[in-house]
Amino acid sequence: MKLLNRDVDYAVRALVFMARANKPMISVASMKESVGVPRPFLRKTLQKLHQAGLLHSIKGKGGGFALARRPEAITLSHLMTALQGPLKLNDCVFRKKLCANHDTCLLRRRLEGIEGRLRSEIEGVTIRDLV
Amino acid sequence: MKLLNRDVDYAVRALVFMARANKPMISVASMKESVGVPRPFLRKTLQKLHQAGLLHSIKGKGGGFALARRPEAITLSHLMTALQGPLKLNDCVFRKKLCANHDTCLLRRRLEGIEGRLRSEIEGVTIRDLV
DNA sequence: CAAAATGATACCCATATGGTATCATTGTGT
DNA sequence: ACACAATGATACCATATGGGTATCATTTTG
Ligand code: FES
Ligand code: FES
Repeated sequence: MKLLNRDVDYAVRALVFMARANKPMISVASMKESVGVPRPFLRKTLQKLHQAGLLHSIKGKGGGFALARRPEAITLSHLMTALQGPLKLNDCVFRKKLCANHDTCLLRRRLEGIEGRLRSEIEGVTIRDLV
Repeated sequence: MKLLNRDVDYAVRALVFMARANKPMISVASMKESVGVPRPFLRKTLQKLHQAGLLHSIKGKGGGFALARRPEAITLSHLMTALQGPLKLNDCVFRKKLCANHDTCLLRRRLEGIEGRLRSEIEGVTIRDLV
């Protein structure tokens, strides 16, 4: 079981790099060595983060990406939501056909509790913490 | 992201059923309706739990499976370990090539903390709780 | 010996994941 | 005006994983 997929892992490294760099704008080309990710893949990843509002982007020569918020305002949860969808520990809610006892299911309740606490944990990890 | 795969989900239902039934031995055939799982699949799942020492099995006519421990001594963690491998939130440790800064990686440390707490949560959920 | 059950494998299909390639668009500098 | 350097948007591909089926061997009961 993986909490973070590769996209998120790479994104963390890239954003930490950006937070450290302290330059207004960083191109993918200039981070790829430090981050150690294939360039086109990293680009696609950062584009998603741009769509999610976590990054600014500027096209054209001299362009690149920049953090859209301060590092302490970008959490692991943000990245995960943007890159791998919302946190859902149990998918039983998705298959109601299989699950007649959805309302009374004790397992579901336990998992919801666990999920809530996990969520607050990942909301507590910021890019700032990782710099 | 899924905490539980289908195997574990099904296994929980089956074991809860067995704990409720309070009979010494239950065949797959006699649980499949209540559990709502394709028979051959459920069989394979329970075989794995047998290999993991969580169930007893008796072959031959009149045979079947039985809980090898009291319901309060079977945790969600046991099932997950047996059916989907040990809990590992981050797979970065597996790819050391990509990860030069393994020792100092702050993300890894944060995830280890989260993973430990998550582990104790799933160790706290027993079949007894779900009956 | 037949029937009913598990043990052990091998296989299969659909989907998800990780990654690449391509072309369009936008901005900079000469 | 033009070349170039960057992102935007898609389409594509290869492999791994997950979920499930099929088959045959083995054991036990009656
Ligand atoms: S079995 Fe579906 S919610 Fe529990
Ligand atoms: S980047 Fe590999 S352990 Fe953190």
